[in-house]
Amino acid sequence: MAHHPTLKDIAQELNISSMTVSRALNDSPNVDEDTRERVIKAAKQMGYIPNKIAQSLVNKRTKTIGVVVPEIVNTFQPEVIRGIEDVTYNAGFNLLLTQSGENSEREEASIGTLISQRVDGILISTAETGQSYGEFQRLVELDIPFVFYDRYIRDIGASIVRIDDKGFASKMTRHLIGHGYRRIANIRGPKGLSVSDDRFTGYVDAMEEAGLAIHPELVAEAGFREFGGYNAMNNILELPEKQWPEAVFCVNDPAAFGALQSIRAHGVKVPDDIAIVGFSDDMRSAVIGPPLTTVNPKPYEQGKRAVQKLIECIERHDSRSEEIIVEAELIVRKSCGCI
Amino acid sequence: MAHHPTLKDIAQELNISSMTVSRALNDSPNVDEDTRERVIKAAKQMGYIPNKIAQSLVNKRTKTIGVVVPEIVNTFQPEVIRGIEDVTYNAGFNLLLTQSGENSEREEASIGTLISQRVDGILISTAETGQSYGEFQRLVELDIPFVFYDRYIRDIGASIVRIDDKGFASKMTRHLIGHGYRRIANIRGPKGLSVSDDRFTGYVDAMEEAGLAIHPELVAEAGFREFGGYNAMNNILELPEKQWPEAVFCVNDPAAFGALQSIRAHGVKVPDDIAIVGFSDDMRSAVIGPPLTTVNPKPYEQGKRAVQKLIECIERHDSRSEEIIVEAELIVRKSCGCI
DNA sequence: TTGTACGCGTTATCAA
DNA sequence: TTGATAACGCGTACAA
Repeated sequence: MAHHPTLKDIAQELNISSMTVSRALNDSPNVDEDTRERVIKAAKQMGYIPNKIAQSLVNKRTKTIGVVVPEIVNTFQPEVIRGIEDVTYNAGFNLLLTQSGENSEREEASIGTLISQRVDGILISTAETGQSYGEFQRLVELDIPFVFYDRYIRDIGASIVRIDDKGFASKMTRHLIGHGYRRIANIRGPKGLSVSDDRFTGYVDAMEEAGLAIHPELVAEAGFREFGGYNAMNNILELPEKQWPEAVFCVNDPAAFGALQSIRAHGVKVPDDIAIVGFSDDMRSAVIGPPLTTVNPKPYEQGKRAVQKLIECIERHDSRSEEIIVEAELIVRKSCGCI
Repeated sequence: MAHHPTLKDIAQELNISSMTVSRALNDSPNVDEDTRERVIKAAKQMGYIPNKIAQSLVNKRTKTIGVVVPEIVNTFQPEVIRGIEDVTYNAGFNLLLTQSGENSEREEASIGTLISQRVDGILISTAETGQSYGEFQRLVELDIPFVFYDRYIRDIGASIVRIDDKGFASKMTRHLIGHGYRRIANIRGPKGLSVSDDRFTGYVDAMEEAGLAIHPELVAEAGFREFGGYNAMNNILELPEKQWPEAVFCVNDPAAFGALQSIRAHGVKVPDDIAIVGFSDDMRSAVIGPPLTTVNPKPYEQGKRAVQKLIECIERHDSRSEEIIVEAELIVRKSCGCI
């Protein structure tokens, strides 16, 4: 780093004190207009750039928000980040980005780093494996505001921004039931993870409400990726054909793509023989053949709302926790055979 | 923010000086083993978390890298960021993320912010509009290392990580020519932007090399988005049918999707009547109908290489600039009618 | 209106 | 091996 001129440098140049320079540059009231002009001119001419690090140290706030993202893949997380960045930019906050890699150890490390960097607050969507309650407790004890988005842990005192996963999973299931499907399989996400459990519960609720049986052999646990859906569907299709489902509800779109691939490999037609629906509205879903019926979880909106809530907590030093439900949207396409 | 214990707090607790605490915690050689243990124990018990802000102030390095991304959309940029983050995580650097929103004013603001935050270096892919040479000159003058990836400005002394856009555009064009296409249209990107100009030049070179005419009415300028490609293609299809191209080479995949939509709207068959190819290997390209022939620009790899080069500059204080060409890959799918 | 003294939390340097 | 002092760049509090 080259030598950045400091307040002191400007002060010496003008034979005044650095405090006057500081005041002049910060629009403080009690500064002679003449002095202010001279200072501003000198600052510009010398290429003065305020040192935010020094400011942070003395102000005890960094104007920086830390984000812990499971992984920057697919459609969801990038859109969330975009939403977050748009808000932080306008609010004058900076964004420190970390990935947990769906791994609770790295998640812990990320949180540690962010604390060390003294971020003013943290946005987090939990990692897939092993919930590390400990780190979150630590944030609470340290009184560092944080907000969950999408994937959360409840009853920890932090605000949560999410969609109504359970409700929309029910809605989707009812949509299938309403069109005459009875044997509905569920390729669910990993157990113990909020979104995943919620979506499963929503499916179960709707099935029971309709008086339909949930066949254990038609419920398979997969991850959030293509291969998980592929394997799960393969297992289902190894059942005797008469036990095959009429429709499959997948935890998210990538899993649905995998399932689709498996179904095709078995020479079965979608949606004629088996209907399939996803959840997450991946970029590919609208253009894949057949276009996938899904739920759009409004990632940009979630990011926006989460960071707005966080900034509110930071500015007002108000840690009142809240659960914000972003309105999702059921998107009916051809894969469910209903249009 | 709650009260974080400081070195001083630990020192007082143990009746020693804060320097000894600092040394003990930083594995300095000259510390009594007994003392070290007591310090470490106390630090742990008191929940000491080093203040990176204070460290940065005195060390004059933040261990932070700033990134200026045009916009976090589509497939490319998120993958780049993922590559960057994987490397910075392992190298112990932090990531300060900003978006320019394809807008040179916001790009300037981003760079200003990053300088103010005293990042150790910057990664940047230039915004679409109005090249702001000034800000980059400023970085050079301030001796702040920075590396361009994907979109760059040449001869400014910064390293560049990119693919061989021109070469691969030529390769793609030759691929089309090799399969008998003669009237090849080009839906090009905005003028004055490196990747866009390079890809156009590659197309021109290949056409001339093959002795084929470039018909001005078949060269249209579009942006990088769907609607640009859509409009450009609409214009082309308003020509008398005998002037229609046999194949269309688009600056990137989203533009190709737009073009595809326009072609379909005109009831024309792809690739039978008109072949179409893109560039960027968007997530959707493999699953769209027909699957799009394209070039994979290896975004993850570009991010990785760019940040590795940057960290090298930072650590060795070696500002030798370099041009790193990441090997791209031509991906032939059905939209070009060659398979 | 301007200046002085001091502190933010840490490390470098030199002395003990 | 340990400690005292100063410094990083800035802002708060008070004095002039």
